[in-house]
Amino acid sequence: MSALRAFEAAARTGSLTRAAEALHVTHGAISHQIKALEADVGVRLVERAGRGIRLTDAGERLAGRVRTALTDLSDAVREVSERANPRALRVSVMPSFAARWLLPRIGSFIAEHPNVDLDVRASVLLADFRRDDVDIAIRYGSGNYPGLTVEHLMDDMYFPVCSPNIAGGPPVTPDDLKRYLLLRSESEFWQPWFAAAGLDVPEPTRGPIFNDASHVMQAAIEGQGVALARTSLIGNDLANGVLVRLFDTTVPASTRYFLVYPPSRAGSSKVRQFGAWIRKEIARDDGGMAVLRAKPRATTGARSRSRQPPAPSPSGVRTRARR
Amino acid sequence: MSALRAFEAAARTGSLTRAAEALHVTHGAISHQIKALEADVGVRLVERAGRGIRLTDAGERLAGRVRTALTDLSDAVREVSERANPRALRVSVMPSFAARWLLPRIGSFIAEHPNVDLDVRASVLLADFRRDDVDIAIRYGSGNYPGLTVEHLMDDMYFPVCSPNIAGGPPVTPDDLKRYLLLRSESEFWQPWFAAAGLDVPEPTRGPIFNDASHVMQAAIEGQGVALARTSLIGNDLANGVLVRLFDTTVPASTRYFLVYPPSRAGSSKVRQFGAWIRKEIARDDGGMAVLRAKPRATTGARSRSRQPPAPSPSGVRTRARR
DNA sequence: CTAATATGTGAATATTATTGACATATGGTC
DNA sequence: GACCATATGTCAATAATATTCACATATTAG
Repeated sequence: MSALRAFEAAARTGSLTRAAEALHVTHGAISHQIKALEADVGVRLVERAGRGIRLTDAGERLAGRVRTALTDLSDAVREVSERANPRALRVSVMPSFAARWLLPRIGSFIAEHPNVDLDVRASVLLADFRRDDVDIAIRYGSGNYPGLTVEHLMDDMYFPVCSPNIAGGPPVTPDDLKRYLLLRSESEFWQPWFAAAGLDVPEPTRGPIFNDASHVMQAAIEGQGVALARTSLIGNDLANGVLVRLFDTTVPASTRYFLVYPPSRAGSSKVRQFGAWIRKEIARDDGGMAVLRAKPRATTGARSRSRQPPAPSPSGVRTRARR
Repeated sequence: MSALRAFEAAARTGSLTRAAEALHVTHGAISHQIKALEADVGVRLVERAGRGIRLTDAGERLAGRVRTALTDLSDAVREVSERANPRALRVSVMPSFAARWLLPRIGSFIAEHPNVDLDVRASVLLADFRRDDVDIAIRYGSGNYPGLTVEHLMDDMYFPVCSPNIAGGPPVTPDDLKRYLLLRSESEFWQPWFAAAGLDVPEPTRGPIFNDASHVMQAAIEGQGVALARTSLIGNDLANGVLVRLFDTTVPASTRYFLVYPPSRAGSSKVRQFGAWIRKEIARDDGGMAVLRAKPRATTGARSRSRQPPAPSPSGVRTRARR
């Protein structure tokens, strides 16, 4: 039974590894399950195709029907769950985005939609709509989420920030950064920004590292060091003066924000209301770029980068004049 | 996920106990699974209704869709498995019926259908078509198999037999039975026959007991004692003279034989071929009653019972003149 | 009332799935 | 063409989950 889930995920993603990610297990689990299913039906369903898998004819035949049935199943459960609490709207979101973007703004949604009981589920793991009881998710990634309706929300820019009260005062030249503690988060790197600013500096390997980008911002606000900020996580910190923007070089993030939900939920009024609200909020922020209007503390000398179509390039870095 | 299976079975059977039987688990397992599912969706799905369960509105809504999806799932798997080995026909039968009815006759099916690879799966447990890879089953029971296509095959009669070479020779009068070892099987009782024969004798509590009715017959053939035979399990033993029929009292069995299969398999040529063959075989045996033409060794004096519509009465015993 | 038949539930147990470590295979890169 | 990065395959060890067992509770028939 769970073998069918594993098989369907593998068929959908075309990869045991990606199927494993989608189901929050290791590729070994998927492999085992598919082997068991194949033994059960007596045919090979997937076969290795170079660096990945390919469905056999039998697998192809099975995959579609299994997907339909599993979707029916999860839709049926979701609908019953929905009826049980028709006011609930479960939103899955990353903890950092929740803390620094969604929660500061969420008041207006709650005020405008008093008939919706919002349930914000912050998790570092991608919600599985087939399994988790989630109505809608905000995801930060490539935008490739098979089987789900995906709406692009906004893009991000990286630029350095620090507290105006940082020990020794904010750096004045990019070169000064070498003398400051550089705050880091997993999976976000300083290198692209260094390169864009014309600095020949390796990726920092010392100093604190956080698995949650919002904690990096919090540490910067506390004056712990210099952070590489994302526009989406800046909030009012520049306007309030609790953070200052350093230099005028910005680097586009290679990942973007998306609103995703199962196609079967597209008609839900709660889902539509939330989507409309979040798009309105983003428009008000100029797609998250409003924060960049704050004047930088100094220039890098290098040409700055900003406001361009999101970077699909592997490096995630492009050069284009700003303003 | 397996919670949905449990819930569907409970909804289908209207009872946790019967659902548990269908899934070959205890009622506790079903209860736990349904509780977990209810916690997940946030509504009660089933509620206790006296001695049994009743679905709530939410449960009712969910049950139908879940059943459909699960059936789709198992059909999809079955079809792929079918294509993998299009010649295979998996028949689930009870071991006793397999040994004493099906196997002696199966040669003609194999001969007439050389393109079918027959796979006889003998098991004391009822096959679960949703889970087990079975095409068709022969069941001995009440005929109430929800969700399955059921065709009545034949009825059974009970009457005593023994080896002509039994120590001391076969009993001459019913009263003589008291001096013989009475062979017993689980869930088959002498009492109804005693009553019909006008004997005031309690159910035997001593002597060997077998969990497989065919073993009772085998023991009788070996001269171990007197058995209460069923017409369906007699085979050629009366004609061959390895067993003799004692007295002329017969008692109809309250259970009957049925051919069952999932509705989705009704169109399968293999299933239709097997069904046609087995009905032909049964007709040739006069619905299993041909063996009764063998003259009994003696009369009981009591009026004998036979050839009547199967007994739905609780006692399983009815009185009606024979011939 | 009692016996018989159900469901409900918690702790112990059995079963099953998953992991982690390593092996094997493929394709792109210098 | 060797190397490295990226996959899948597979084993025994482990973790997670379902199931059982024993007993409690509830209902109905007689």
